[in-house]
Amino acid sequence: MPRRKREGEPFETVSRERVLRAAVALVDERGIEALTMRDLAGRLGIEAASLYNHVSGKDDLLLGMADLVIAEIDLPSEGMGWREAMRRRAMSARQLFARHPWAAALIDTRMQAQPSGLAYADRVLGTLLRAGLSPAVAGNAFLVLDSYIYGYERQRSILAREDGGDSTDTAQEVADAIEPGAFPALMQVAAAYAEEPFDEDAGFAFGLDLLLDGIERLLPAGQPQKRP
Amino acid sequence: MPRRKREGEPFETVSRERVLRAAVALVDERGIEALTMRDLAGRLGIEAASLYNHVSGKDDLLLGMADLVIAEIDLPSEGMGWREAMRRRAMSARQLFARHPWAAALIDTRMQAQPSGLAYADRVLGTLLRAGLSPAVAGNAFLVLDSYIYGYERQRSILAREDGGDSTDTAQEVADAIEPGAFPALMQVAAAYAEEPFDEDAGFAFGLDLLLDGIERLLPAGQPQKRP
DNA sequence: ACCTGAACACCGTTCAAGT
DNA sequence: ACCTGAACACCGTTCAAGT
Repeated sequence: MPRRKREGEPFETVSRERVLRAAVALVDERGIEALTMRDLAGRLGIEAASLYNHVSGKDDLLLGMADLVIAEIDLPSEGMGWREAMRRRAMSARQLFARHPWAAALIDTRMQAQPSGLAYADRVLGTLLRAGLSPAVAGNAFLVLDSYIYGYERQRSILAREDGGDSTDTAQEVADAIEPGAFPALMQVAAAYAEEPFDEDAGFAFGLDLLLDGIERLLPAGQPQKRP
Repeated sequence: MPRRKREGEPFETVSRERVLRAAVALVDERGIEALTMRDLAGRLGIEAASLYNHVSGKDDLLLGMADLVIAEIDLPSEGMGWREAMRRRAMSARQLFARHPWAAALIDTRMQAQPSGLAYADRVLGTLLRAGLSPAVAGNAFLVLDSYIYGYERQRSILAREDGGDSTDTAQEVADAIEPGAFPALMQVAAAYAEEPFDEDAGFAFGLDLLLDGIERLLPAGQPQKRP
């Protein structure tokens, strides 16, 4: 039987790239737990078994998806100052997480030796080396920055809501759920955020700038970088 | 048929607590992907279906496991200075990850309104409030610190090895795998770490102290805290 | 080279039936 | 109240057979 063609879609031959893109679209729409080989195959108009012509298994699929979205993060260009470059890629990563809420969890367990991930690491490290850091210190700075960038997203997403409510609603729910007097400090903080919403961007920038300040102090003297 | 009693084990009635402890032991030994309801039940001498008398499902099981290991993290005591308290809990968390390598991934997706998680948040926030931070700032500091602590573990574990090799082996493998000239900065950093191993503890402390320094600067004047 | 159909060895979960 | 046995609706993956 010939492949079923889905209406409106121009015919395209199935390829690894197209499998990965379909998987990303599926997970964007229905969440990571809805990703099954059968459903993914259905989207491509083939059977589940046929996917194994393009990916070696589900693990390879997830690896490929992680690498595909890493390519969406803006990489530092050569002309940019290192601090501006690091800030930009952090913001670009956060925009990526807004488009693909599942990406942070996938990337930081599966950033392995895939093409885009290697390019990402090379460009970030290159920027830090050119700024004057030693290779070992550049590696440490990279690890520390990415720990914070991906870690913040994961912590933030615990507090985020699936419904349309904002952070004041979450805070109010927490405050309501605590029996009076049990967790006074938590209650006090929840009450504060129920009144004035938590600014996620400012909260992120606070920690990021602290780390960037510290990295800047490691630079050899005579290479001052102005802060924005 | 009566419950089969495993040899050497004293008879204990199955309870939620015992289910959770058995799950932690199973995952410690065989990894998170080896956790199935059937195998877990087998360890307890019961059938898989019986687990549903103690947990509402696999999701509840994972939630309970996360909460159980959170309880292992040392909490700040009242007498301690805030900075020492934050440093201690960070180190305690890292020791937890050494005992339970799967814990970081579980905790930072599942720290929800469970008893130990609430107590953890309350004690950390209480310490920061007593140090003089406003509730909103204390919440932000908590989020930033935990982003880094859990994020670092996840990044670190990507680079870690399952076999007995150390970080110089990983670095050498990366260096060998890159085709010459393709990723010069990455190659340079890998070469540096192949020669001198990456110090994970010092690398962690670097970022942590930067964040603590920044939080300290937010404190009202006249409450100086000495650095260790 | 790529796809299908059917199967295999698993999963989590439900539920009537037992004690 | 807690457990069993059996079933259900799924999974990822394999493989001979087709084109």
